[in-house]
Amino acid sequence: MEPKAPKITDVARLAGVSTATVSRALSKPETVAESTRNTVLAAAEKAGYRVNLSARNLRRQRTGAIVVLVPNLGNPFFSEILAGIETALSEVDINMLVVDTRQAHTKPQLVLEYLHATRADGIIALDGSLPDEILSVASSGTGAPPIIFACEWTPKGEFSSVRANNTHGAELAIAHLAGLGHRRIGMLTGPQDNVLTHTRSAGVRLEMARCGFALDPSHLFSGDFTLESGARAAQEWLELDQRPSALFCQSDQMAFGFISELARNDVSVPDDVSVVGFDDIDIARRFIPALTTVRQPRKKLGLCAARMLIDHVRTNTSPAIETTILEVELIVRDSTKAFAG
Amino acid sequence: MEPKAPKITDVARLAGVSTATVSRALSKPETVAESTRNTVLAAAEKAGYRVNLSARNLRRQRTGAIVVLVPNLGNPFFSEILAGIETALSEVDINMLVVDTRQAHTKPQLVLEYLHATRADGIIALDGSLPDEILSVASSGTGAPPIIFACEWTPKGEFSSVRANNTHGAELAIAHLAGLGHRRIGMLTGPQDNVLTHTRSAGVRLEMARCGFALDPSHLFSGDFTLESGARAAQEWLELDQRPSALFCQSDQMAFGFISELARNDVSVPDDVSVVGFDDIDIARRFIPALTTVRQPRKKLGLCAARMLIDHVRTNTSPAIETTILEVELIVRDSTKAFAG
DNA sequence: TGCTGCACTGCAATCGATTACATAAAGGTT
DNA sequence: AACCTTTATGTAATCGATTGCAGTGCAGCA
Repeated sequence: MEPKAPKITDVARLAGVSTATVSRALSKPETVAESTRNTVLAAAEKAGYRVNLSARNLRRQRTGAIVVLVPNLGNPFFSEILAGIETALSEVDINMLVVDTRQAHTKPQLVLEYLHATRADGIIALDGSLPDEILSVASSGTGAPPIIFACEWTPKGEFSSVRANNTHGAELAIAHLAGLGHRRIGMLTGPQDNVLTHTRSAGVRLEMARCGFALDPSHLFSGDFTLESGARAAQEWLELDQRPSALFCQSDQMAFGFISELARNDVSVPDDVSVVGFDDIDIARRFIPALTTVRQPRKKLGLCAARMLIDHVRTNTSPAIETTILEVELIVRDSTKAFAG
Repeated sequence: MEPKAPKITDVARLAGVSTATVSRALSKPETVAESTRNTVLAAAEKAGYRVNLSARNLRRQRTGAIVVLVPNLGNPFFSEILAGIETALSEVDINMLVVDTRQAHTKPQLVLEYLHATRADGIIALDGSLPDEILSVASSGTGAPPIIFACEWTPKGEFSSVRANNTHGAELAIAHLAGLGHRRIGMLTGPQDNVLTHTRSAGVRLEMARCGFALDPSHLFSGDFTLESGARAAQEWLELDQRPSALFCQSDQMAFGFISELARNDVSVPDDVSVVGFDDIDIARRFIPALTTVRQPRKKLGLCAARMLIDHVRTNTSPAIETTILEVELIVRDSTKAFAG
């Protein structure tokens, strides 16, 4: 026979006080006399008491959880961001609910469920391409919990966000290649409708213009941030008459796919073409060749987003829109080399 | 002024019925007359009603969430398993709480918080090395929710688990190398106290014995599944007088670290040494050389574990201990090659 | 007609903790 | 001594949904 979990009345009886005192001793210790507090704590300990969160949350009108909307949980890029979020949340005793939004585009109803104050106290979206119906609910401010975008964001509607300085990162990449003497520089982009694609492309154009280079349309490859799209770009690259001497890939994964497919065709990086990535995921420093790339502070992105959200939740302020931009850093490794042409 | 969320009494008033009927119409539709049901559903729709989960959970004495204990959220190996779990849970409307257990070893109290029925309806542990105090609470069956191990597991205490056939995987790897003519085969292990290390090592010994080979102690390298430990093993390997002609690495990450460090020292895989990994993470097929490895069905591991747990939660049976073992598959790529000695 | 059974629906208790308000005791002031 | 603060504790209402039990009405049957 399972002995049932002790509740606050059990502790109260054991300590010889009222439930109100027990509750206060546990959550606002300074409001109860020291001796009483000790008695209560001892009783709670003895009974093995744990507060029932459903009851507390019901009474306090909150859920004690925030949900994180992840575009694709299978993609390792997001795991470090999640780690950052989790770190921040565990400090303040808030749970992290993780939801994959892959189905959101076909079945928005599924995700809409979470956009409700009874479900979560706040939302962190790592997905900048949420369907409109979700965004409109989120921005309506009616009963929907505060939402913060991290890493990606959306131009539709006004939301707070934490981002890396994508434009500057792209500029650094191009400047690096230009500094190595490359003139014909190509680019492999992310999905067409993605904000990261746009801002990184903008950085590239800016820096190319500054250097006085033109971006040849035939040197522009279209990918989707995945390994395989990088490999496909390599196929296209191989068929070009006049190949660029360097390529900026908007994600490390694509850079790996690209380099790998070239290697299978006996084209060498960096001897035949220099490659710069974006993200600096773990494997970048151990790829062969080690990848020159733009480092995004992924963990910090998660941490910052979580901290901002916690502030909103705590103070219950209707979130003033704020945008935090974190700096990026060019990490030069072995996939780039002076143009020898 | 924020209009507050409609509650069940609002819907009841709107539909002209009692709250009991509303509740039933929504959660046990077959117990209310069709006409009433339609009225209620229409009213709920009109009011924009969503059930308050805290209230429901309090009354139903459950939490509607399961927690997943992840050894290290930053490690991409786990993301695919999480994706599998999430898929299974979203089908039955249970939330997934993700908790990183890195702190668990120094601060077990933090994780113990979750091992309580008011916190979660069940637990999936991806971490086989949880501290004893956590395990003893988990197995005591007193108020602790059911727990299932996925991928890793623990020999201490009796728990259900879903695993890959690690031993067989290791056997396949060795058999493959032996078939290529390799005789001096080395091994790079995971952490000494890890069950995966033990079972994979056991498989290696079995197959080596079957082939009549001996495992030279100097060909045994000790790692911890990370990239860098693979690189360290490469350093040791380079200093050997008599080097093995092939190496079985107990994780893909270590294989990458190993190969990468060798490459920096102008030692080629597979020309100078053949390497087999374990896991088949995404990048394996695009590493240079593409990695021969043992594929674990990671998504399926997550799915199976979640399904088992859901069963337990649903039926509320005290979980009969069951162990599910999923088959693995050897994926031959370019990092292994016939011995030319 | 009267009785039984079934299908619906409503009443009100209940889940467990929090907290506004009331009360009591102790200390301070004039 | 009378009165006011301050501090500590208790009483009881409250959060919102669920569900055991009881009641109502109607069909079927003798």
